[in-house]
Amino acid sequence: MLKYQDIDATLRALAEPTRRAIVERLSSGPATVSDLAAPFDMSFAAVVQHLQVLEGCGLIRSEKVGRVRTCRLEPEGLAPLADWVAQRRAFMERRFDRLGDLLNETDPPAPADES
Amino acid sequence: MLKYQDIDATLRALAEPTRRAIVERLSSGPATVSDLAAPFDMSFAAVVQHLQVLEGCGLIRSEKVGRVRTCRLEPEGLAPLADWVAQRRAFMERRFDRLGDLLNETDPPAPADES
DNA sequence: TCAATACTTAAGTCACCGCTTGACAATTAA
DNA sequence: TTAATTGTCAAGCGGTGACTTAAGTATTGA
Repeated sequence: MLKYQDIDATLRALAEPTRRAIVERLSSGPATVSDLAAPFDMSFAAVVQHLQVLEGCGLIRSEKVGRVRTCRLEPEGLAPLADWVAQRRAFMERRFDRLGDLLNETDPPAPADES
Repeated sequence: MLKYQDIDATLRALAEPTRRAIVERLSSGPATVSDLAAPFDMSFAAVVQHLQVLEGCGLIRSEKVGRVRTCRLEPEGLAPLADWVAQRRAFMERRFDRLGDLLNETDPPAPADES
């Protein structure tokens, strides 16, 4: 029951159309393994393997009652990825701000873009 | 010069530590190919291939002057991914809201979680 | 002009990943 | 009890992708 959510595993998991489709399906509500497998033109076992990957990186969680396993999204599973993206954009913003400051200063002695 | 930014290519590109490190480096400013290659314990050609992937999915853009190619982040390259993540979270929020509505209604005739 | 720099391109190797099949286990319905 | 449903597990196959080496081009500095 690994709880570690590293962004590497999350991105590798989402970089796969089937798994992304599963996440999209689950974002509108829980579903059983059979439900999730139904739309796909691939073996049941293949879908189960995808679910294991998604659960392994903390994007979903599942619970078995009787012979039926129900999967649902882990609410905070996407947080690390969202944070990473936000941070990249923040860095870029800061850069633009500094560039703006430079351009707004006194007469331009050197219009240097950093090399 | 493909301009299409599909989320599939973006995620595949970012699901690779080296490429993600390059994006992180570039989010604090432009750099030449040599600059970008220097920190990595791998061949120059391998880094160039990574850059081609990043440029191919619209995450970076590059420009060659003389014999030097300078790379920089494409400001809107991460937007589709950010949107996708935001949308998944929005769907989940809506679900919780509806659930809350149900729970806040009159006496519970059926505490049905959707199956 | 010559050599060094900064890439570019192509071909080949290898590991991993997505998928299949097949056998099995556990629960439920008839 | 028997059969059907629902999922689990393991082994193996094939394609893709990350990397290497090697050869080539174009620009720059001495």
